[in-house]
Amino acid sequence: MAGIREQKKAETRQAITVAAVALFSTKGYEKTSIEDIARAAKIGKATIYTYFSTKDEIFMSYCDDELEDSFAQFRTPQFVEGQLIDHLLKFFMIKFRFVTKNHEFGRQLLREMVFPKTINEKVKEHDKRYFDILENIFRSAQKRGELAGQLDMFHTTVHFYSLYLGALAGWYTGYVDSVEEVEAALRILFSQAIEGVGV
Amino acid sequence: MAGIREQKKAETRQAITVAAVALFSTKGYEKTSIEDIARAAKIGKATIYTYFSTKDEIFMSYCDDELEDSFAQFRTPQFVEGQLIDHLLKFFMIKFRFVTKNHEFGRQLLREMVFPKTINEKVKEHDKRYFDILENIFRSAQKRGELAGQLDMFHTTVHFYSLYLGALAGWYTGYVDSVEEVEAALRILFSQAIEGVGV
DNA sequence: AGATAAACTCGAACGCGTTCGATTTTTAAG
DNA sequence: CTTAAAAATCGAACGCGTTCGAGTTTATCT
Repeated sequence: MAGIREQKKAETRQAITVAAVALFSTKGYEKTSIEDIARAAKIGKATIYTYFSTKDEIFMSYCDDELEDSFAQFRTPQFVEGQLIDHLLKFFMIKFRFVTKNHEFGRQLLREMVFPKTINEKVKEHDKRYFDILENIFRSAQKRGELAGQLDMFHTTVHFYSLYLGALAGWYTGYVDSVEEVEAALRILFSQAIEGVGV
Repeated sequence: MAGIREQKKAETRQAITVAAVALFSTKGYEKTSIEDIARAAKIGKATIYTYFSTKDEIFMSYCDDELEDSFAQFRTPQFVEGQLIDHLLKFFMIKFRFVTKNHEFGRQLLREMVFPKTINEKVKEHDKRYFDILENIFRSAQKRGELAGQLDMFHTTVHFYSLYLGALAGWYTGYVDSVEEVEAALRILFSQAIEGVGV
């Protein structure tokens, strides 16, 4: 007889998530109230707190869904063409376009992922997946002889990821306001990283 | 006769700021309520909204004070000694130590400065001041022959600033948890930027 | 000085995220 | 099938940021 509760629980959780995704996508995070979600999920307002402990947590669950979609774009192995810098730009611009597709969504997500309230394993795991993809890009560049054979892989991924962060910061602080500018800036920064700014 | 109102207004604004600084410093941002601030400033709760339109705005005013202090550390011209990388580390580690002095304060401030709700001239201005200091560091490195004479100064500052952002992200996401590790990581990243990761 | 407009003040009320507590449903043991 | 513990539900209430609106103070004009 074990399972009646678990099944219901899974269903209710799903109902909340579905309702939240729909509402966040149409009305946005801030304008969606917990009551809205509860109504759409056909449960009481307080019941939501059996499943999620804060509104932020519901948002992060929503993000998981969205981010999963964004990973799908990298699942098919990228046809290797062009130089390292082209691969990197392709990779980061997909990420960039995705996360800034909706201004508010991206801002909220980035705040939570870059400066989270508490250290969050889910965020780390997510980053790790992206770092793995990056590492593959670097390895294929090594094979082509564009990068040294011995390379501090970790710090190299961190390096380019940081430049990407800088581009996002530029976007959200209003230094750049078109996707083309972002790509142009990233191209310069990446080329600096590859060639070095020293003499 | 002009001035009675303006004078009072300035006094009240000052009283709010003073009260807020004291409370934020001791209780922290989230645990300080608008009512707390109003009580300490001896005005009504709603009156605060004549002077600031959100609680965030009061926080930013608090930050201005704090940041002004942090600039003071750079006002005395740094005695030029060591290589470019040493200067950069010195500069960014001061910033880092300052902003992470209080975990919550730093997180809140960075969220607002890197991913602000709306484009914010004050943030831009503040960044500009730091960029100017950075530019001086680069110029003196040029004079010493560590950097090429023609250099995309803007993107170079953005580059190192991005690496600094990456270090902050690593701190707040829990990748690194000691100041020493941060400094070591930054040293590696900076050296990559100067020498390049390409062959 | 008096009148009118503009700005300031603040208690009351609102909206919303979150918690409480009483009630109901499910589980597990005898 | 009882029965007692555990978990889930949800309306009511709380805390806090923000807004309203009515009353008060200051500035401007004649």
